[in-house]
Amino acid sequence: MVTSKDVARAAGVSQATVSRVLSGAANVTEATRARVLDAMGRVGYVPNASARAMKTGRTGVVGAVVADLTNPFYPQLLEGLASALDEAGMRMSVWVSDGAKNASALDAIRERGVDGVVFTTVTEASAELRSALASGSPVVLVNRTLPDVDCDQVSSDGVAGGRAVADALVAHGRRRVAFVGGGASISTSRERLAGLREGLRAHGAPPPVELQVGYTHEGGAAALHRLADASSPPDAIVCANDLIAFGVLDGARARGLAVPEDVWVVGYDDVDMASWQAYELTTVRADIGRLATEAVGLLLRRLARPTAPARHVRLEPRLVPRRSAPVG
Amino acid sequence: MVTSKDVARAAGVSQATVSRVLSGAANVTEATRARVLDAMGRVGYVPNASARAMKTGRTGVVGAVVADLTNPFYPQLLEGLASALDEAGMRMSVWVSDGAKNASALDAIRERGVDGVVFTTVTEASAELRSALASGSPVVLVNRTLPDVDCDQVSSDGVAGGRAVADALVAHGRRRVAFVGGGASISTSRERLAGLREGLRAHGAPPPVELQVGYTHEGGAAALHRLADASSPPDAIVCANDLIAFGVLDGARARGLAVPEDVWVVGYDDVDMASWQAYELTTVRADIGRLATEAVGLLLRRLARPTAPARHVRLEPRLVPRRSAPVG
DNA sequence: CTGAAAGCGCTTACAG
DNA sequence: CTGAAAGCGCTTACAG
Repeated sequence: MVTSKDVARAAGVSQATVSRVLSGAANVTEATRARVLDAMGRVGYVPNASARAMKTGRTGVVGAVVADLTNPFYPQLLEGLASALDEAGMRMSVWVSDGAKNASALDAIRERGVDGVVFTTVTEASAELRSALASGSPVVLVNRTLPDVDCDQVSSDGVAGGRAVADALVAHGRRRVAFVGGGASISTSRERLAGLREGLRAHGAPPPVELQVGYTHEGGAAALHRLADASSPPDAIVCANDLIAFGVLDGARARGLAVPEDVWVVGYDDVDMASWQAYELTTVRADIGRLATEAVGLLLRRLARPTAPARHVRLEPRLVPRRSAPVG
Repeated sequence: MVTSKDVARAAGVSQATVSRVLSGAANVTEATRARVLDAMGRVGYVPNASARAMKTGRTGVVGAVVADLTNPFYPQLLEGLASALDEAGMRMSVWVSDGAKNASALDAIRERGVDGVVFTTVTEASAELRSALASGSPVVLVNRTLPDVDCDQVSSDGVAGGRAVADALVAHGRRRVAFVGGGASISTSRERLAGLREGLRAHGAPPPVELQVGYTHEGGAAALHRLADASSPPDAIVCANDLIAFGVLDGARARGLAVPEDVWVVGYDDVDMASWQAYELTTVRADIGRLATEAVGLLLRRLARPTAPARHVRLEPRLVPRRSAPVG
């Protein structure tokens, strides 16, 4: 293996000088720098990341914890995080936290294998989150939030989003609204329902029927059937996210219900698939790209100032009308 | 920061002994081991991954290069890789290789930040692949393959898959077949077309009309329109993967063409979405889970025996009949 | 079975 | 501006 010592020998300087060139220190003559860079090329030198990490205490790696890659929201968010981190010169380690077996994530956090962690799907204080907070490494929560946890957070303003949906539905004469949630304890689902409820009440419409099914396609399909079987079926079904809405639409399709003729359907997130012909889903845009860049921004800020007070960034959502609920 | 030295002091042993307990060396008394473990707990010790990596030359991290998280195939594959790697006690670094800016991937490979790399989407010798091969670190190609590159590879047998599709179509009286590919130079697309062509010829059916559109939903939709506009439209459209097939189905929907009444559609991969009511896609199962476990298996094998001859594992595909092409 | 010591490849005060 | 030297926290021969 070629080390900085070899470069030093080839360039006729000390190893310390090579190191200075490497880390871009200011105090090196242009001539020396050129000699060193030339030598590096000649001997085929590549710095050793582990050695640097050991000295500096920084690995240049950020962990991203993601729960459910089956929900297209998360791949899109990951893509955004990857590109924002890459731009910042950092690497991304991805941990798929499918319930229990995420030993490697815990280890990486504890062993200082990462400079910080982005959680894309905290439900409550998970083992990984507790570990990350305990280790003192910077933590950012994206999308889902945890009010009680003192760390940086970014999310789409679900209350505003829910209210916007209520406004649009009532304005188009829809008053028998059902809400299909991802889980009563999950921040995104909770907020979106709160906004919806608030908006309906403000317009004098009855409160929404509430169903909690989990953030899955099957959950949405099952919900559709239960709602359609009710004595007084809803005329609009508002879903906590797009994935559930796809399930609702597929449930309607299976049952021969027409959308939007028989019932309107609204999602949340605006993933790419929402615009596909099979769904043409009216939804609330969470702006996944900005969610990602804000998250990375918060992380970099904290890396620079570890003790700054935690910030909670809320992105303004925007209703995107499509065929499934023609509110345009 | 608590180091092994602190543990040594607390346990009344040498630092070397602490290190032995840590790495699970055999030659430590049960009593000593217990004392050390106890001390570790008391002082709150966590080993430093960077220091260990520097000494051992192993980071315990595997890089996964993925091109297009928009194609649901890749998140599913990543999930499989993540769980297989986790089981092996390794971490996964994900690099989204969207064309140019993947500086961090290149650096990580060169700087020995990873013990090996899994490429899920090589088209040809990409910069990352060249870098990985040059650095001498283990490389595994999953899904797409590169016959000219001397490294371990795993893929679904596209020729067999294409042939199975041809057999099924001809058996059900479909002979005017079109193929919508992801790119003439891409191994998966090429193989699947070759198998299809071979199968059709074997049955005395005319060769397939060929269209190359790229592995995208829009590509599939555009292809449908072009094919439907032809003077003699096909009675079956075979797609190089499911994502293209979804586009074809959505194109048909937009145009008011009925599937399977007007035209049959077949995909490849069998991603989760293929079974959704909106598509009910007849497809060829690539067995994404096994692709992932085989890839990790090959990587571990190579880590253990770096000079073993390269292997190419081919998984037998299986036709999964659904509504879009009722060949069951 | 255990300890003292060298060394992995860097970074960074400290002198000059 | 440059060099000699210490040290980051481990692992691993080498003795005993």
